[in-house]
Amino acid sequence: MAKHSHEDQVEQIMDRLAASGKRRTMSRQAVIKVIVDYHGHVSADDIATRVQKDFPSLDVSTVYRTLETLRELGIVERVWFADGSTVYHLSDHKHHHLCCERCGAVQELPISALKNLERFLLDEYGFETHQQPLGLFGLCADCRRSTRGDSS
Amino acid sequence: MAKHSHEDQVEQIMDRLAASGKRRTMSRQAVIKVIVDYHGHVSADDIATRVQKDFPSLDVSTVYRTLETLRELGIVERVWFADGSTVYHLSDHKHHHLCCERCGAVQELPISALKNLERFLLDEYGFETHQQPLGLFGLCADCRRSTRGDSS
DNA sequence: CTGCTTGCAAATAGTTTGCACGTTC
DNA sequence: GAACGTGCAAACTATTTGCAAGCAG
Repeated sequence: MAKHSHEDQVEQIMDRLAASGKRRTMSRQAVIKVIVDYHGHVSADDIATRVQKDFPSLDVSTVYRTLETLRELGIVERVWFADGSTVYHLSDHKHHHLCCERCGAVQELPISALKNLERFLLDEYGFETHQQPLGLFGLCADCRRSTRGDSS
Repeated sequence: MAKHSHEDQVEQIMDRLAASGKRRTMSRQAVIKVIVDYHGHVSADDIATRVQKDFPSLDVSTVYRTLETLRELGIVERVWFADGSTVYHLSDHKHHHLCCERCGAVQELPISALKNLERFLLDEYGFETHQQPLGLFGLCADCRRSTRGDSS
């Protein structure tokens, strides 16, 4: 599978919108571009702020409506982190998040990384998780290192 | 460690409040009782609704202020589920939640159940999770059974 | 009596919606 | 031109805060 440029990816999503009978509008394109550029975990407000640099008149409500449309089409997903914040990301770029409480860095964790947990819950509890992306909080490698007095 | 009745537990928490220089009030006692009774995962609004059956004049703001006080003292914790809802529960009754998307049942999962995941993240990613309670969504054993056409 | 607590109302933040106007098909 | 999309203002939900009155210590 070839890696597409961000522009291609935006185009592709616009095509999917069109294919679903939705219209190609600048607002939507701008919102999609931000989501694609950010490569995951953007808040609605992040998007609005970012888009408004190019289109100052674009309203947050349009951002929310666009996100809702994209969500209906299964293109983006909404995720709630354990700290209460809400972020959006492309569905095909599904992953968990390791959020560092100290430096704020957000590291991605492939969904597959929690396969063992999934199996464990099924075996032990009969519970079948629908792996929605999680936001786990803690200390990243860097901060952990500097916490316990740096090494080599 | 003996298991205390709910009344005892409420009393004990009131004592901790008093010990911290906070005052013993009916409002607080009522809020605490609901949290203790629900045995975990109550929303602020649940608490308000419940408490108002006995004390109709008790305002939500008091519930929030009480929760904030209890949080400062480390008695309760606030948790955000992956579906965006916020719940509170006693700190000493820390656990993860397995929330069934179909029947709404919430099953508790001991924190220790995710020890393997914790170790995995540390080994593979150098990430040290601060195990805050998670709300995982999926299908509980019962609903899974009835979904795939019941067995023995 | 002193000051922590509370009720009430109003402020906030995040998200959704109604409506008239603008734009895409 | 018709229907969908957008800006703007206003509604909503969840939570927080200011203030005067209430109550615990």
